[in-house]
Amino acid sequence: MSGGGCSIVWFRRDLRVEDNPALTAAVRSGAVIAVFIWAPEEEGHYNPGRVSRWWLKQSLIHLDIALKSLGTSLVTKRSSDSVSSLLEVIQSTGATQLFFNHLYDPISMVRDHRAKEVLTAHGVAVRSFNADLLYEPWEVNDEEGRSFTTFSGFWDRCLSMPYDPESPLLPPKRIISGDVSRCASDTIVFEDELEKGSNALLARAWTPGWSNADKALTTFLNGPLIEYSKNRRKVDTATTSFLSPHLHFGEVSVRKVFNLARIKQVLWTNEGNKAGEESVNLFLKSIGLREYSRYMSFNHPHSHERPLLGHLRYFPWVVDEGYFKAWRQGRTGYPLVDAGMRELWATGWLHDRIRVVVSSFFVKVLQLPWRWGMKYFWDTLLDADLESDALGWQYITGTIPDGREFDRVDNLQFEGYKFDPNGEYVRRWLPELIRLPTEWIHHPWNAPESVLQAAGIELGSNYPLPIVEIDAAKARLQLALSQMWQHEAASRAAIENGMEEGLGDSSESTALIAFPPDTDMDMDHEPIRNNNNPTATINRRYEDQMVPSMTSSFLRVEDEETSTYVRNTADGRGEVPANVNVNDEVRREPIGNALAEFNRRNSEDSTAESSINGRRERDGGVVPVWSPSGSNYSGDENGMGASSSYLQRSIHSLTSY
DNA sequence: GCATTATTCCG
DNA sequence: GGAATAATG
Repeated sequence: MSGGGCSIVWFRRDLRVEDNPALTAAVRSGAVIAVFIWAPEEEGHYNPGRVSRWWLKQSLIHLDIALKSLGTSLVTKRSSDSVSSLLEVIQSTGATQLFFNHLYDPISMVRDHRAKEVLTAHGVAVRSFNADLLYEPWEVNDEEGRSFTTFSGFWDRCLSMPYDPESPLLPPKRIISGDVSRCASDTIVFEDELEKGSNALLARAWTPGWSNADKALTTFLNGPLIEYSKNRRKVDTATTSFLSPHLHFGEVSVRKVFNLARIKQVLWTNEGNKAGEESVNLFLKSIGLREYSRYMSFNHPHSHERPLLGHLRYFPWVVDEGYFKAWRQGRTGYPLVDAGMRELWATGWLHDRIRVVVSSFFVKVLQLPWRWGMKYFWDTLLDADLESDALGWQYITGTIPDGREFDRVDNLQFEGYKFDPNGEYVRRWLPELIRLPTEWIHHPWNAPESVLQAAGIELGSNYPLPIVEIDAAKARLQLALSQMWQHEAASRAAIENGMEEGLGDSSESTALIAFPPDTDMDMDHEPIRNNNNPTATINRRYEDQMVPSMTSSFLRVEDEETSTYVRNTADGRGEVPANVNVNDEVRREPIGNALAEFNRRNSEDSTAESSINGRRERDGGVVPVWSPSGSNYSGDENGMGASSSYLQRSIHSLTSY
């Protein structure tokens, strides 16, 4: 105990008492004050959507109940600045220590770094912990100590680390409560009146909170897990774990999930149950993808807004709010897509397969900017998770080295019969097609007029014709891709000629594609006009669909609407902030500073020592941070230089070693 | 031994 | 783009 002062545990997305290292450490050091700060404005574009807020509200109630049973309760604060609120809590309680668990999205890394600096300056001892991952991002490296650029490399390494993930911690037996008599909780409003009706429906299908997370885990381990492999293709039945929202809010520890699944696996392996063994591998792989999303976010803090492969910056996205609206409303004329989008809207959830279907369609058929789709997912998914969603969309868009090929357009009709062979899924979500025979359910545009009539369907009226023909979309995609490569080559050539900017003063090169004004769910369902004319004028935009990033708005570097793409420096790379120490000796924070790390990685001739090898101190001391170190951050990688070296490196690693 | 053709997997 | 699995005739 330090001088009688108590400790603050700052809860964020770790809303549990079991296997919560920050809580455990605080309890060990004496009296505890548990705090949750609601500061959505801090998160810019990515403040939680309606369904996420609905979940969070209840998750906090469950956490509070658990804390009360242990001897304290949760202090809630409404704030526009988390760090200031922490200071207030410290001042009103006399706390001398702050404990929290790591987060890896860029906003959190910046904020948490600042919290640590500010509070330390105020004489508060700050310690942070890994509660969200099997291994911290800086622990997982290849033989040369470099971070991985593909998932399979990363995950193989995770599964063969020289040491196991930490074993889950038991919940504290009892918590001594700090004095909060002069630290009143704020009432937090998580939903407005208009949202209550929609939210009421969510409660039918979902029960947030740590105890329900544990129940969901148990149910899954004892039920669907063993057939997880076999049922992968079924989108219509309860064969998934349904853990994603629980995991997002940290209601259950991923290490607990991992350990329990492994125990099952050993059991089934010993029984010679190959399918069971394989099922666990597949399930753990999806846990691994979640891990990898944090890894990617940590190593590439811009991955929620910029393609990791630089040439994708030059893809001419179709900027068409009509398409976007049709997709959101489930009125594209492709039943599998439309069913998925209606389910998402109605329930806040989609089977992973359907996420792939609707997002591929979004990017490859409609060729809308992927970040629009990601933002819509963010606003509507119960398990909205910036890191996972960024990884998912970059995978689908093919902007990471191991992503899907961009020019591969899946056959929706085929996928429909594969994932939904009897059309039950489509009929459930598209009542207008309920009488359409299975033979036509995934391609009503081919159905004979008599069949449509008998089913009460009038295409173009009560159900749309395809908004874009697949063949036209493929042709359009090829054209767009060749334009992309031309732009990329022109830009590269210009840079080699020493020009400051590859594309001269083309206004395109600084154009931004902002989020459409109404990316939230909209309630009107007016029919969308079909546009099947492939020669119709398409409004395309070059450049990545850059919008003011949440980090830049957070840092107030640039104004929302007028911010411009920062130009390359002469060597084609972004500027490295001058005052970032890449090689300083402060290796107590091995990640040190992820931005410095990021720039270092992207510096082609870097000789800096790669990130820290071997086993590190597991907790305390280490904070994943992304510190812009002042205002000169805007020049950091701007796609081109950074990403092309990323591409080169990944090719290099594929071909040379 | 049986057909036809190339490489790897589907997050 | 589609499905399982590998070399090759």
